[in-house]
Amino acid sequence: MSITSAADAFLIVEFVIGNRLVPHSVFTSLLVSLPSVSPHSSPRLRTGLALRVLDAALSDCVDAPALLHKAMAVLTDPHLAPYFPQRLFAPATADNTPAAAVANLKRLLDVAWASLPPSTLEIAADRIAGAGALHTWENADHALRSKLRLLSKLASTNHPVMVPEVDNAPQTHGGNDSVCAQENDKTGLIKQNAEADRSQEDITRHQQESVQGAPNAQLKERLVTRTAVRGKDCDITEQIEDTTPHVTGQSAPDDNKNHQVTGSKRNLMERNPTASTYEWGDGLGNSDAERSATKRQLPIFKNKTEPSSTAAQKTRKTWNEIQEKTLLEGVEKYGKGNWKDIKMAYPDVFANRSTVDLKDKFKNMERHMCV
DNA sequence: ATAGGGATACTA
DNA sequence: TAGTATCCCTAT
Repeated sequence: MSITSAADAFLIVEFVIGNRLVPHSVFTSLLVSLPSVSPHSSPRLRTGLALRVLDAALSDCVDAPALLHKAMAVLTDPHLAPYFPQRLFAPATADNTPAAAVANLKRLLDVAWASLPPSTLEIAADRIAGAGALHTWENADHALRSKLRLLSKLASTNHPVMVPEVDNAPQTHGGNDSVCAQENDKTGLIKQNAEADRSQEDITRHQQESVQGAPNAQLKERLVTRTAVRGKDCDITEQIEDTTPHVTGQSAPDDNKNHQVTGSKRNLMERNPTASTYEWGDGLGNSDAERSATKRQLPIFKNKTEPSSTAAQKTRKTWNEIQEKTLLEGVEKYGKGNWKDIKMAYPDVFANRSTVDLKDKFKNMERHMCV
């Protein structure tokens, strides 16, 4: 498969950087095989990069004093220090030996990894097939629901769309089925984003569990390293190479055993016996007999003609200065017309803006620039 | 996915 | 009410 889009590269890198079991050397190989991704485009990228470098430093030596020395060098690196969570700079414990300090640092590093925000891909997946699926369905228009149905069918070819069992999950449409959705129904993407934010902890936990439960054999697959060297100033590849020249060619750090959680974890691709399947059907011809015990019907689609939803949709979202400057920066970097790349490069800034919004706004800004 | 143009919300 | 910003639809 050929990856040429900067937006795709961003999604891949932003996802993989949070997978602690992917060796740092493999990660850097992946970076050079993809279009460059700016580390400034995502807090997850920045923090993930810093944590990876520290992880590599802590797995590189044998004796505690040397280990501590290397770790401190990474923590005080001006390129990386701003991106480390504050908890990593916690004061030493009463037992001030290097071994204790290293152990304490590793513990704090574990917490920092666990606190890494979910990736854009994971948030999107959660909205489609995870805990946010019901909310997504409730707020989707007809076109989006058609796409979701298609996604559901594709996914169910081999792996049914799975969502966790929820006590108050709707069993039927009508009645109190969408109480939760109605309570949250201030409508719109902003609301969805807030929902995603609230579920970040759960997603992060899920991510860590899946990472730590993944089979090592798959993760040790080596990627083909490209020899080409990029020249971009703020390229994430360059930052990694600058800060960790010693990690090239390393295999997976053995100290991962320090971070293993107890108990067996299920692979993401395995079926969860406690999960049930929600079907995005049209509510026609789905008798109870046709549905298995583990399948549930999502709320039926209703044409949203209520004045409230229409009014919310018509509420204009004024562009702020940050968004405008970021848009100009994006056009300068990715070129006019590459709205998808620009949006994906600045997911935080343009979270509530569509690619069409970017296009329209730039068209409007161009008018001012011409005057 | 993107461009173009019309519709609509908002402001002075 | 005209001008502008933003939204939305349609064609490519």
